[in-house]
Amino acid sequence: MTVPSSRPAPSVAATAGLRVTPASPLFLREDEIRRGIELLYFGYSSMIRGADAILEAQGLGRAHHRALYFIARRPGLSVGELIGLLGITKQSLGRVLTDLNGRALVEQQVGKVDRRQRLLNLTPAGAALETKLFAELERSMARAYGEAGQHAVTGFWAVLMGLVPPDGRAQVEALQG
Amino acid sequence: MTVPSSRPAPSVAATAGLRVTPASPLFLREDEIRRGIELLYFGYSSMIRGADAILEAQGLGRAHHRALYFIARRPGLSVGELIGLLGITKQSLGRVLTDLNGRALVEQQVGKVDRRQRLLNLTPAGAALETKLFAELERSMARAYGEAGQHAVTGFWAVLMGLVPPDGRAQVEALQG
DNA sequence: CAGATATGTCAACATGACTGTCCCTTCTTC
DNA sequence: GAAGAAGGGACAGTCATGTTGACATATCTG
Repeated sequence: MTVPSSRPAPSVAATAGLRVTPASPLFLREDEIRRGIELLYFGYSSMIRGADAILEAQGLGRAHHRALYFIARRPGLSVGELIGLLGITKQSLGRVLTDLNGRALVEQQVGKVDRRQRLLNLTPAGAALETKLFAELERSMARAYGEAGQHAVTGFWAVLMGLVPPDGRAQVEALQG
Repeated sequence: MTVPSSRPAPSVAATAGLRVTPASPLFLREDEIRRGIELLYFGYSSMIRGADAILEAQGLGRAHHRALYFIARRPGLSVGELIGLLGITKQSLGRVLTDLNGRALVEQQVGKVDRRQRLLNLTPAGAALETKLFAELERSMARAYGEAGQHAVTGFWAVLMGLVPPDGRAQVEALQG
């Protein structure tokens, strides 16, 4: 049932080189579910590990990276919105933001429409650091995209979006475009 | 450039419903890289969150889950092999294995070919718990597979394998089949 | 036999999450 | 305008899980 990866089924040949065993028609069997779980675990781990050296050199951790990433992605977002994206408590985020503020990587300004809000933006130094960190993730992701090909990328997105519960998908989409 | 998800491009229609914006020919642009990063983050988080309630009811954490998962996947693997899969130190794993041993979820037996090794297996209770935990992951992954379709799953695997550095791919493959 | 390897253990420490509580400011509603 | 809700900050304590470093024991290999 398992097709050796050295002889991929022609029917599922993609745009670029496809080195993985294609999903079988019985792709909901336990083995193929476990394959997805494992690849997701190792793929995710591999991607984020790339930025660890840069973070360590700055004395920061992955929690700081996640905050920097989303502030770069959505400049001017509020503290509450960032809490929602990260799925952590305000106390946990508070420590991270205190660090980033103290290092002048992030700055906060009072919201114009709602003065209770603190809108988050990167300073030039913060933007420079985020650019370096992003370059590491990009290197990993671009290689994977390039090896797998355009059609594979669409499938990659589709399955991942399917993993997100329906009531959380709008938030993910809103981040983009 | 962005095709509304309500009207997917026919050229990339997959086996089943495809609700995501397909990757464009310029799929290495920053926006499409960031889309992958974000979907990987939210997809991974969503999948593993499903088992948290079961774990909490047992007084266990995600570290215990990962150990149970791999022992279930490769019964009789050695401590050193498990350390390699998890990418943690023996001290970190030691605490986890002590817990799992104390709760009679895992048992260790001396290796037959190499008596220095401690080969890990689940007890019946451990296997029952792992089955419950796996069912949660499976529920999430099977839904995502089903919504995205067989071809998307192949692409999902291909991109994730591409994220793993080449020298780590054999280990991932060895886990399967 | 000597050295390498597999594993276990103790101790100290760092990160990043959590709960709970109290506070201040600002917006919304009656 | 007063009352309550909401956004945010801060302090304290705890927990889960990772890290280094050091040392011990048993076993394998040359």
